[in-house]
Amino acid sequence: MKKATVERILDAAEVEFGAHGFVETSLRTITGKAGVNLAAVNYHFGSKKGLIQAVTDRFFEPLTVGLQAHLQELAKAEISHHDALVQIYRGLLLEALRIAQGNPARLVLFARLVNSAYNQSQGHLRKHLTHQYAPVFMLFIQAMREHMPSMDHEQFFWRFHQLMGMMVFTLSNSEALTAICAAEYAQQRGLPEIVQQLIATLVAAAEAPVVAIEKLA
Amino acid sequence: MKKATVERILDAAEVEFGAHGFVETSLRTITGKAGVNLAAVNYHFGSKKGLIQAVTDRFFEPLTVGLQAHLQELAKAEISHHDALVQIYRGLLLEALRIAQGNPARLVLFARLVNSAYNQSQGHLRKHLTHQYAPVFMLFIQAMREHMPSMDHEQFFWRFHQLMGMMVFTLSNSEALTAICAAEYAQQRGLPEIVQQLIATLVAAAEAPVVAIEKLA
DNA sequence: GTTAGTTTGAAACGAATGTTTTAAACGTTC
DNA sequence: GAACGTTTAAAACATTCGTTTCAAACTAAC
Repeated sequence: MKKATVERILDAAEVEFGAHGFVETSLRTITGKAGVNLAAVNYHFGSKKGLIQAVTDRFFEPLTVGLQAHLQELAKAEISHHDALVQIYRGLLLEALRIAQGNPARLVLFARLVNSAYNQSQGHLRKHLTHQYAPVFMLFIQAMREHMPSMDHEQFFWRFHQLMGMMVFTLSNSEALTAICAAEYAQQRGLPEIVQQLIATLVAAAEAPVVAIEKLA
Repeated sequence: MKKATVERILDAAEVEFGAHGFVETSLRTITGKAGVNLAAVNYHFGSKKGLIQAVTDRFFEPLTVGLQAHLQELAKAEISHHDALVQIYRGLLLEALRIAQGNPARLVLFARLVNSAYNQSQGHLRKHLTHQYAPVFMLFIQAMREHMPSMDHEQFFWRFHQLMGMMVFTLSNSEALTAICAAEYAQQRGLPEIVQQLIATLVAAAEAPVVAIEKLA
């Protein structure tokens, strides 16, 4: 049986958005790949923005649910700052990995979505994300803050951006990501291993000592 | 005296590209801000791609010249791996900072340009950059490789991407970047201080020990 | 079986974009 | 100062995009 139109649009949109971004993907290519009529997008989702947000929710809703549970359980555990940081990022990326279902393109989509939470382009998506998932975001940030003491507010602000940047950018590199997964020369290297290495670097960067500000030049 | 048309287009394009990206900036807004005719872009630069590459070259040419000199001098020095890494990123970011001339928007532009060297969208710019500045890129990568021993090829590949990602993403955050520079609450924090902290995190991430690959789930 | 509501199909609309064209203005050279 | 190549000006062109329209097809309830 043929999948429902809505679902086929979402599937196609997800792939195209992940591969070429939001602005550079036209509704016509989406409906073309989905094998549905062009008008179906505006009928079912109201607008292109609506479609983008629908794609977002289909990924973020299960992600945030899983992450929230993970973080709440983590809050009860008594572990070192280091282990906590590992678990925080492990929780986030493991959830993303689970939802991506081993598909590199879906991880790229995840990275793009998080990126939109920071970027002022696609402002509607930023608003949608922050409004919809603010509690989990807050939980995530506070968990990091808690286990990154010895930083004042501003230092943490920038360190946090740096960490998110590393994560988002690494996972956005669709070319390298898909290449490494399809490569014969790296049989045992897949998405999980890449994520594993990413976590290690993230935590090391998080724990980097704060430098004394001195003149650069 | 009025600046030449070419220069005024480049100035305006630089600002707009840095603020809104390449695809989301139209030639009409550029020529509008520059106070020149629309056709002038295609006349002087051939196409929009040509303009993008011209903007790129005006930033990258002096940058790469300075960086190459810095790296060559660094190769002669006998210092620790740690200090070398600091100097490598210090050299890159200091050059970018010098060319940006204290303007946050120009740093954002720099980040976007580097991003285009990785992203397959704007493929023409990627080709242009890699063709034009390949020697300096190679010099930079090899310098990093040299001072990040204990990593095999694949590990270094991903670590390098992670580092570039952190740098690019942090400097791409134009909103935060300009806000922090204009803020009253942080009188002594400017671009140089942000870059200083970035370098510290970059080096810490570069030196993060390679993890043993184990099963994640 | 008829009817009311929902979904799909094909075409067109209006706006925005990069590019091209044509002519006028400018500047330099002989 | 006349002639010629260069630069600018204004308009139009061709294409693409998101969106809308309206009729046809389908679905489900009575």
